[in-house]
Amino acid sequence: MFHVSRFTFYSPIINSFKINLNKELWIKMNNIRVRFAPAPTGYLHIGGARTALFTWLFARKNNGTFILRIDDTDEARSTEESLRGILDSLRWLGLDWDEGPEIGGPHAPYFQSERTDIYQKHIQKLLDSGNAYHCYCTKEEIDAEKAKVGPWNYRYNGKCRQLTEADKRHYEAEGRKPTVRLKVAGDAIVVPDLIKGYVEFKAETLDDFIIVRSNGTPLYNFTSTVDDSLMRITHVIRGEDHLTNTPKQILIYQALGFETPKFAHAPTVLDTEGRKLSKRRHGELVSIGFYRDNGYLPEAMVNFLVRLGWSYDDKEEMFTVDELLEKFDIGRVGKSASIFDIQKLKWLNREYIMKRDIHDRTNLVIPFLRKAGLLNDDELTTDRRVWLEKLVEAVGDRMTTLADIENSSFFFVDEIEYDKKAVKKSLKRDFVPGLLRDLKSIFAELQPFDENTVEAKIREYAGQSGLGGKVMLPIRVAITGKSFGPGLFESLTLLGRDKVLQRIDKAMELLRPTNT
RNA sequence: GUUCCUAUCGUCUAGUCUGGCCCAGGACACAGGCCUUUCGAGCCUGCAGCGCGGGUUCAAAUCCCGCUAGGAACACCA
Repeated sequence: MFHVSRFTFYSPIINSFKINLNKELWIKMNNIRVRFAPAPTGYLHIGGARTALFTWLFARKNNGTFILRIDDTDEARSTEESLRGILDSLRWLGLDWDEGPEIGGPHAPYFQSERTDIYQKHIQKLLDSGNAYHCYCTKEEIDAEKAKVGPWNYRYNGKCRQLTEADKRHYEAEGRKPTVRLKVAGDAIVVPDLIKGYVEFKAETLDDFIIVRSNGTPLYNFTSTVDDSLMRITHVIRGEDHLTNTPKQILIYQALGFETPKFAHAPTVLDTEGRKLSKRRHGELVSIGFYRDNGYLPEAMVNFLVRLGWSYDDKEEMFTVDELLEKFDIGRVGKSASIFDIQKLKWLNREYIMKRDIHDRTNLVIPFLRKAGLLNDDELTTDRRVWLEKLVEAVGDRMTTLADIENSSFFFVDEIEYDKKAVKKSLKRDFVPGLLRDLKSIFAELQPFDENTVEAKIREYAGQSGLGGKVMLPIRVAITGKSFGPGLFESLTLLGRDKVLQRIDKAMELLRPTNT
């Protein structure tokens, strides 16, 4: 059996000996609490959804608590609509939260915009303990410094660390509004990470960074740290882009006297060109809602997302949520970025569509038929429903997405369009006009017009006429307009005698010499 | 620039910690074939990968060193 859990860590900075630690110890705790903390500035995208899924699975698998927190400190960009979209997408994926919006919880409020007094209190605490200080340097002064040494080489020199009361009064009198900076000290910071192992950062690369703006509002690194502590988060699971942020946050935990949680930084999700998935570049193609609206099943999406970076072994790759609850292990999430390739999603989606029974599948397909204008509400009589189920059954596995039901539009409409290629290839043949003529009279008389009788009759005709299997494709094209689709005999009976006769007429019309 | 992360088929990945069972396994995609009344289905076959260079070892995808390439962060964004 496989074990990722043992990690050897060799730190040249802290110590010159090896530390062995069993990752399993990191998750063997009683009250596991994890959170997903989106900013409501857009829809839930593929990468965020995967992080949420990993987090949720980690919680559920370990009997923990899954918290949803809304990081909406950026008032300008946060919208109510985004929030709703994100919650809907999470629900659609089946990721339910134990604490958070709409349900509250013991650590409410779960919106950062409503927690300002809490942040205020903790800033004061840092100021009082001397772990943070007011900095009166203006943005302009700092920018000037940066310009001198180059933006990349600049590090704040701690100039305001030792300000006297008189200095402060002087600056205040000038009308300067101070920022708050954290006093950074120490040699090295080690991030314990369930996915990456131990990651060590040199503290000397950090300067006294700002935790509160001059307008008094706290910054992300600070709010997120305070909330994660107060909400008793034991494992911070998030995207890899936050990894280099983590040492700063660890410094804040320490300054505040809070225990630092364990971390798990999930690798980035890239597009097929190897670029990071972004709203700007990819638009709705990276939003979860897009896939819901285009006929993907949540179980397919979940399966797809979880396999982006995580694997169970070398053979199994289809997992129901129940199986994931048993098999998911965050330690088996890979370290390298993965590429979002829709082919696999499509394959999974088809597999999962086929797993639904006909009744279910019919229900799933109905909204797409309505959207395509193929079905009206008042049309859904019992008879029609029975017919629909037969149709869905006949379509079978010919759907990659639920929206593919639209390929069967010829069953619904009165006037079909003929596919040019199909007509050319299958209808414009010498024997077809005669075939259609014969068929017309056969079908007109046939009793009953059901699958067995139709099939028997066609086969009989195929044999007698000497045409054999050649008759099949022309019939198909004549009555559906296409060269592919559900079984021919099913299609004929699903269509019904009237429509079939009507379309044979239409096809014959099409084949008149004047029309060629 | 500095710090940090990463590197197995086109893609998702197994294998790496515990070297030999791996001249690297599976899946998706792709190509070909078969079957079938059509088909995007099914069955079969094929294609294709350990980034590079050193070292250690009887033996390296696996351990060590170096390089290269990609990514992230370095904000009074989150």
